[in-house]
Amino acid sequence: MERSTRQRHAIRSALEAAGRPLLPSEIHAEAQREIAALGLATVYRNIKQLTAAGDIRPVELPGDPARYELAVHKHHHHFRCKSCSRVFDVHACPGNMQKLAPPGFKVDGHELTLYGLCSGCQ
Amino acid sequence: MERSTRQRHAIRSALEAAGRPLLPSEIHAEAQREIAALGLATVYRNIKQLTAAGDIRPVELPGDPARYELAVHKHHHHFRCKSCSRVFDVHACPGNMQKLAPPGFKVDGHELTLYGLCSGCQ
DNA sequence: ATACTTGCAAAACATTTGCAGTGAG
DNA sequence: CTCACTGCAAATGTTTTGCAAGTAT
Repeated sequence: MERSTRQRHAIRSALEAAGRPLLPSEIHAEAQREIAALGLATVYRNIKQLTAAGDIRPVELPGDPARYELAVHKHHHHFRCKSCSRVFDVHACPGNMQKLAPPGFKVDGHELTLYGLCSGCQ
Repeated sequence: MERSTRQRHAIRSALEAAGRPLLPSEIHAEAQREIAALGLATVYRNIKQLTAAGDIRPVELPGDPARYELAVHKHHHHFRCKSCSRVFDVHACPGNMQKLAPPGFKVDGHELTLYGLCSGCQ
């Protein structure tokens, strides 16, 4: 069973306060302002548990370690601006991808990232 | 200046023979069939150099370490088997993505990854 | 010869796990 | 009272780096 601990609350609060994807080390630093003795291993364990529970979601940018954010949105994709490097949510989805796979392959999920210029960088 | 060594040749050959993105450890194992004493550090050093030279390209999938493939291939996507974790090239492409982006955004590239079961793992 | 390369081992990182003690239900 | 949770340290797993020896040009 899942318990409600001070540590877990501090970690969730850190993500809520940030409003942007945070690195595990950033979550750790932020949550330590609430609980000084908080261990980094506990942050990782909670990230894993919260992710499994669907409360938070990993945001993986090529080259960097995974960041985490609250799972506020439903299925969506990402648009990364080549100029400002910011990542935006794209709520459209091309739909079924089965026809793209080689014969004999079964598709049951997909991930799409668009690259280009955002409206502010045109 | 860039030299042509046996090691570099073996590494490039491994990627040519595979025809799919390989992990550094897979490149190492394959290239060792040609040069038994090949060190893993040498594989990493060559990957870095070949990437900088534009000969190979990294394929970064969420959750696991970067794979590498020859940069010769034209535009394509990837399929990752949830069972055996291998990654395959998908030469089909859904095409124009502009309509998915928010108004005011200009799309000039995209990356797509499919997840599911490969023919061997059904 | 020169200086880029290599193999090995150790280092640098990010993440996970073992364990004994702690605390929520 | 129980057993999930925690902190700490040690263990993993991946990629990088220091160094002395090797080798392509």
